[in-house]
Amino acid sequence: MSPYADVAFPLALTQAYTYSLPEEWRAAAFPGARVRAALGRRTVTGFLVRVHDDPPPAADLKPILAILDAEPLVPAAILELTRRLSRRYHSSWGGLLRSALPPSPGERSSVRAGLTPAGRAALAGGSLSGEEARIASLLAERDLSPLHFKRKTVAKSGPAVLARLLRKGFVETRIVEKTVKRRAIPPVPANPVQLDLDFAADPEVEKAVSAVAASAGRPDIFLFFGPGPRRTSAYFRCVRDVLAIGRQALFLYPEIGMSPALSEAFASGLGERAVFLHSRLTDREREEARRRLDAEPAAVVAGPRSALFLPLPRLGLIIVDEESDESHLQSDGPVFDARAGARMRAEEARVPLILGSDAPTVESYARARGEGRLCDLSGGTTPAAAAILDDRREPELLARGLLERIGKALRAGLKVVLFAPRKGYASFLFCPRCGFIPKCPRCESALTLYRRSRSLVCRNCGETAPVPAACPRCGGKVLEPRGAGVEAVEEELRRAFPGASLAAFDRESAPTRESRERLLERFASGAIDLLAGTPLLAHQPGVRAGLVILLNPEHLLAFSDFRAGQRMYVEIRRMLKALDPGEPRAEAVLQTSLPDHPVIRAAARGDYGAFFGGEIEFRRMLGYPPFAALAEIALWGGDARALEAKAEVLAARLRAAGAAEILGPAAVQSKGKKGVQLVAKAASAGILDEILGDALGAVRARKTVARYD
DNA sequence: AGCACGCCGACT
DNA sequence: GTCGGCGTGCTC
Repeated sequence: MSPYADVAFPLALTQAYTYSLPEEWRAAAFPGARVRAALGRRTVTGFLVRVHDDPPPAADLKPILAILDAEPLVPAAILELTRRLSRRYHSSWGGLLRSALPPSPGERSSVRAGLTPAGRAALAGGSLSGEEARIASLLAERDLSPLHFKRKTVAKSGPAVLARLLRKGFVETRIVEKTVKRRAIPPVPANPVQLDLDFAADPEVEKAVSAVAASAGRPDIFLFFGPGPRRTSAYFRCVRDVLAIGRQALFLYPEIGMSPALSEAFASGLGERAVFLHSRLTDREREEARRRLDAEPAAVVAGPRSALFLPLPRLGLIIVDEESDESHLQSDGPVFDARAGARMRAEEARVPLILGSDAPTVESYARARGEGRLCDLSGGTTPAAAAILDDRREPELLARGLLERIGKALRAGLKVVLFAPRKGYASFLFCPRCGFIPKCPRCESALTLYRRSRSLVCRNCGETAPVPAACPRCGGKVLEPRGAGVEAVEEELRRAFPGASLAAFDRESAPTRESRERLLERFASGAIDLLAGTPLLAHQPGVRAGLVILLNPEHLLAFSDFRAGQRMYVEIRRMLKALDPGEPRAEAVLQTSLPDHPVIRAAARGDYGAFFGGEIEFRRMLGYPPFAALAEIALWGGDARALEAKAEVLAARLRAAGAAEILGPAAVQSKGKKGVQLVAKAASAGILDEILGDALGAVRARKTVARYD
């Protein structure tokens, strides 16, 4: 019995495939093991996800060739979680399963081509032909991956010539074990935190903690709404309660920097029972963390979104902090959203889920309030506020009032942070004579001017072009820069404050994590007193200044998206976190040409209630989440015509399957690739799941799915 | 992701 | 005339 096995491969395949299970493997077959099986012409390692005797989908099945594990690598709960996630996002089930495992040494190796001694001699002796010699001299410097020659870096014939050199014995392939360079974790600043004492008697925190405790064994979703320190205190107490009854807690935080105060609190309050995962751990440390989890009957494990897949057999509580942070969504590799995953895991394990934020998503806030699980932890604290400065009558990039405040702050010895809305010098060039705007030849979007590197760069595909000396269309002498970026801001500041020590913070001036950290250290130490950055700066933890300036955040509204208002609210509140809480003279200024916009006004005051009131009304009127479940489906690949046709087919299928409403198709771009996007709405997430399941299989194209409900 | 099958330009 | 480029489609 049980003669069939379903296998999910870590490839761009959404479904699992059915194989026959030969007699000799039946005893050893169980879900969660890795297996070898033929797929097309090759043999691939996949995950056995189900053993059954249902009627097979095809007459002649291929057999399972081998079972690689003697015990399940992936527990049943994680199989189910990854299955549901892959279904929701139409991403690879096997791909999600692979991301549930620690990276194995085998997957860290890569193939390189290198010159043999004979090859070296041939190169030196000049007996190689032109192309052969070119490739051989490249390899003489260092080993290169065969893929390197497939790309356009060398001539088109690269792979063929490489194959010839290989046959002649001048080149050999070598397996290289990848060693990933890791740096030491920056030490946590030793501020003694006394969380437990600070808020011990606080009735709000008390109420939240006991509400969660009362939900033990039920997958209730709470929203802890309030400032970081109070949330931290409440989390800590909830976690301690869960550990006290011998169960585990899972704490998910956004990719960039968990607050030092929180890790300190967990570490000092729980010692060995607090396990931290983050991107800088070595494989060895990762293994060590897993061993500790196996050994500790009750522990809290804190990590970014991939920690969602850790096996935690005694799970008692899940927390997702900064729940409106989009880095909970994984977009490279198999797509999944850790917030949706946390909801599924909480349901599956029947444990409460706490979402936390001081600027939560409209959906979460509405749901928590509707279910009576909104825990308001604001505790009479006043949020940081920014003064609004109208720039509609200002001729210059930086309003005069702004320059005055910066000057005053610098004279008073305060540090200043300025958030510019975009990268580069100008978002496009403009010919005042004929209206010409230089566009990217590949994707038609306007090219950004970078003055420092004196080039035009496409924001979509990275294509570069030289800056034209005159208008290529009408010969006009000047092309005007429009849409000021951080380089222009930096230039203005340098002119206005020649004595100040000033730095720009963007991907160009600080390309690596190391250089970014160095720059921030110099700012923190006072070596730099004026820092101008792109939104990238708002995503660095621990930036503190006495004067914080938000320059024209309204550009975030340019995206036609039902979440544009929410994104702007979250982004403004995030930038205002740079206000130094220990500086009594600290202030913030928001320069905008939309001084009366309700979201800008609410965000500047930190008045979430006002923001939510307006936003929920807009969502209700137009039938957006939380009043409907919504999917954005993008199709990729092929020419515009074919894509358009496929989108029409998909739209028809979605309609036939019962979608309440379909918007689009609309053209979309990502990383220089063109695609089309459809938006489908349905009454609930469950109904939308069914509709997508019916409709998506019918369309042959690369798809990406985003979901909101 | 591979790997195959399918149609248009430079070569033994 | 073919060799071979990569565009699209399939893998139980």
